[in-house]
Amino acid sequence: MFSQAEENYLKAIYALEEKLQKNISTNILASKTQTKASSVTDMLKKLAIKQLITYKKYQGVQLTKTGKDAALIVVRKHRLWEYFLVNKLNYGWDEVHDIAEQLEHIKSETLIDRLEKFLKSPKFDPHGDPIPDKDGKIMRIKTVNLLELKVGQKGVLDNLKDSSDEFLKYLNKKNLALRDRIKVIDIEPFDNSIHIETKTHQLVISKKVAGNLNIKI
Amino acid sequence: MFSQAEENYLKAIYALEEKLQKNISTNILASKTQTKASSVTDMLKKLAIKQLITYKKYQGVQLTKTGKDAALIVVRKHRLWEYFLVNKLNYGWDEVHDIAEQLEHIKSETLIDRLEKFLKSPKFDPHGDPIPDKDGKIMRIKTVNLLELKVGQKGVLDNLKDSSDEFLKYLNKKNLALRDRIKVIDIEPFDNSIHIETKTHQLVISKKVAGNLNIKI
DNA sequence: AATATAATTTAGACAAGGCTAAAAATATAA
DNA sequence: TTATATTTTTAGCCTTGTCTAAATTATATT
Repeated sequence: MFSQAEENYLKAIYALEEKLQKNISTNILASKTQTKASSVTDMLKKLAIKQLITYKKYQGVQLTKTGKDAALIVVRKHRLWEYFLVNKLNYGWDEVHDIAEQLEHIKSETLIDRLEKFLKSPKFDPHGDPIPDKDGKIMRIKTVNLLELKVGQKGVLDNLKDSSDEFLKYLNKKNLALRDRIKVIDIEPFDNSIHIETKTHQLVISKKVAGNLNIKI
Repeated sequence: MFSQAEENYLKAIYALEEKLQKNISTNILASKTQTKASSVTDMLKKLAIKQLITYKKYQGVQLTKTGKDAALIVVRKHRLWEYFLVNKLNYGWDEVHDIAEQLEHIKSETLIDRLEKFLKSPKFDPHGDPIPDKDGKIMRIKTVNLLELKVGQKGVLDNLKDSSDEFLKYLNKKNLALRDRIKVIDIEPFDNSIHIETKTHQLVISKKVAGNLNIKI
């Protein structure tokens, strides 16, 4: 079907569209895919020929329906494999990204649906991100950013805006995990740092950290 | 470490060495890897530079210790993934080869050992072939070819010489599986076909088929 | 509006891994 | 032991996906 490189570009474009809600520029895509802008341009031409994206020179790029479907399949595979790695092989949530990055490209008509069944059709991956179903449908949960909470408000840590290994390791160190119940104790107006409380402890997090935490109220 | 292509060549050379017990020729390797002889020659040069094989022009090729170790890791990964696919995802033994062929190239320091642990350290894959341990050690079981049995002798179907999908499908159709207890009822001198009996039924198999069945007495 | 800066694309190159066709080496046979 | 056939290697080319450097287009600034 598609090459690994193609799948990686599709996935990257999809992720950026979700985040930025606009046409994706060559440069941003280059930094996301760890390549150079010129390489991106080359690939965009190929993807455009295959009707996976809409691409007009200098205008940035957008997934077509076909392209989005293809991207969602890759996302589905990635997240199901992450779930497998964490819940069956006992990896930490900060260790699975690179391996899932490889596993997501395994080609098979049937593998991923069998894997899903084996895992009992989980709806969310270890970072709280929704796992698209067979048809690319995603279960969206309404959450608010921790920054939006007022003093005294409570909620449950549902998912992360940034799931980089570094950030995950930070959360590990601070003993914060998905599903933790969080209460805002105080907000420091000077630097917007937030004093929070969980079942087990209290801590102060920076504005930057809080901005990465999405809360289900 | 090694590229997929390199790993595939190493595995192919290993398999052929096991089977033929001599230097492996360019042509044989080409047919095993589904490439052309000229491509094989190119790759052999690269593998020789990396000290994975001993290669003298026109003389065929042999794995070095390092090369054999590398090949055994690939075999280990292939067989553990096959075991996973059959025993966890409920694939048939005739459906897993192509997928395992991809999974065996996933790169990770820790993945395969965790997978092994998860699977409870199986010693044999779904085709009865031994799974090398972490250090490349293989458990060898003494078996004899079904052709060597005399009328009246009994044994257990332990492994297959040819594990191609076609042959596996044949065995499925004839209701023959690993661990089946087999008794030789009669041998037809005219064409060397063999009349056998299992727990559940009797059947006649050709010389060619019998030659692919290894029996533990 | 003209110009400086930033973003993007083009042109040309490279590495990996494959191919075909031709040349060279080895093996087989008369 | 030549002659023929087979096997292997070499030479040169192709595709994919990447890169650098240069050229082009868009954007920002004065």
